[in-house]
Parts: sequence; C-alpha cells; structure tokens
Amino acid sequence: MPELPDVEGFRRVVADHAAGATTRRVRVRDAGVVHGSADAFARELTGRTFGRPDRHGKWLVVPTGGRFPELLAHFGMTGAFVWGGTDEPDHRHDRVVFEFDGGALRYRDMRKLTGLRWARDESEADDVLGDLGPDAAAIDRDDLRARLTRSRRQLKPALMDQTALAGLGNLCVDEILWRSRLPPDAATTELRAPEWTNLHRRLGAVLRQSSRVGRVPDRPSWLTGHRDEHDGRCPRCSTALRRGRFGGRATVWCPHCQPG
DNA sequence: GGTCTTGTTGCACC
DNA sequence: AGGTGCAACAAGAC
Repeated sequence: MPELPDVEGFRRVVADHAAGATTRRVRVRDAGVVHGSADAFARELTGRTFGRPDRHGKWLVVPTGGRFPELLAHFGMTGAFVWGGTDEPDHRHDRVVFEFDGGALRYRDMRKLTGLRWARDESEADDVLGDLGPDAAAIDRDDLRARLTRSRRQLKPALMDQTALAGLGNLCVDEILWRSRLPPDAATTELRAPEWTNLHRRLGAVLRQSSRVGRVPDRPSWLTGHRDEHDGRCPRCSTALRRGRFGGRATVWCPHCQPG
C-alpha cells in the first residue's frame, strides 16, 4: 500500500497527534523491524519530543528535540502509522509502539521489510536518504524530463526509480501513465515536449488527489479502481484492460488509450 | 499445495 | 556503466 500518498497520510497522523508530544516509553515488540540494536533504538527515542514530520518520497522523517536524533520510517508494502489510546490492546502486527501522555503511535506492519531507523546526525540521515531523487510531489517539469532521460529506458521502471524521483510506486505509476495516455514501455528518450508537459501535469494531479485521502483512490473513474477486477475495463473507453509485467511489477493498462 | 502481492536490496547477466 | 530480471525478505489472500 504505502506509496507517496499513503506516507503523506501517515505524516498527517504524526503531525496531528504526536508532534509536540514527548515519548514516555518506546516498546519494540519485534526487533526485526528496527535497524540495528532494538535497545539503542528504544533508548534513543525515549523522552524525546517529536517535532514537525517531513516526508521525502516514501520516507517519513520525524525530528526530535531540536532535530536529532531523527526517526526515519519506511512502510514497505503493508506498513502504517496508527494513532490510538495508550490503553488499547496491541494489534498483532504492531511492531513498535511509541507511547505519549495522550496516546500511542503504532508502527503496524504485516510483513517486515525495511522498517524503522534513527539517525544521530546529518551524515547518518544522508546514508538513508542521500540516494533519493527529488520528491515526486515537488519536482518541476524540466527536472522530471532531465532525470528520466539520462538514458534510454522504459517509462514505467524509470518513474519507479527512487533515485530518479522519489515517491512513486506501482499503483501511482499505472494511474499516471493511464491518465497521460502513455504505454508503460514507452522509451523515455522518445517523448517530446508536449508529452512531458502532460505527464508532469497528470503526475501532479494524481499525487494531489491521492494525498488528500492518504491513498490512491479505487474509485470507478480511476484505473486503480479496476485493477483487481477479473474482467476490468477502461473507465474511459470500456476496452478490456491488459495485464503484464514491466520493471518486474504487475502492470495494468488500456491498449486503446495507451497504444504501444 | 501453488501463485500472487502496492517495496527495497543485492546480485547475476547482458 | 547502467538497465534489466530475479530471489529474498514475511505474511497473508486466493
């Protein structure tokens, strides 16, 4: 689930409930989701006042105290930040629980992929975030074009390359390509100026609308609303949707709207 | 049983 | 060199 819009939702959870509050206890229920020592993680983040959370791509960065140590959170495919009462029973997939005076922030994740880390300084934060491209929600058209045309590659894998631009995942990219009427295997170097303008505009619209609700909506008017259907049809032209794999990811597209 | 999964990493291969 | 494909990670759905 978690792509840029989802992480934007988790950012709001932290901003609305945990920012300005001080951690009284940090419970690491599953050391597997914490990078490095679980004891050090809990110790370093206990008694810290959370600051304003920031999102870069799919990473959420929460400063504590003045700035460091920073909490760095990644949500893999199934993770989430959930706010609730301190007295609520733990969900079985609550891997780490940050307890504050007024409630608890729960890092809930079914699978356990990347998880939580902390950085003691700029250099350690850079070890995690340094290779990321600019955030997909803030990139301008010319930068988008420049970063995706450094070499000839398929458009879908290029958009999902977090070092090119950060934040887009499988669902976002299929939605953006469908709205842009571009096939997933279009060569980035073959696109012309009007197509870049259009792609940039659609990308922005998908991210804005999705971020507002904290997920890529599965409304009937969106391609995403039909990707799990057996006999899915294009919401624009009713053509049977096609399925395949690009960049190793399950891909859905409309062969009529997105001709190859 | 087998296959699939919205993310990332590391590796082999070209 | 850099794009591409794949397995691995873990747990669940079908």
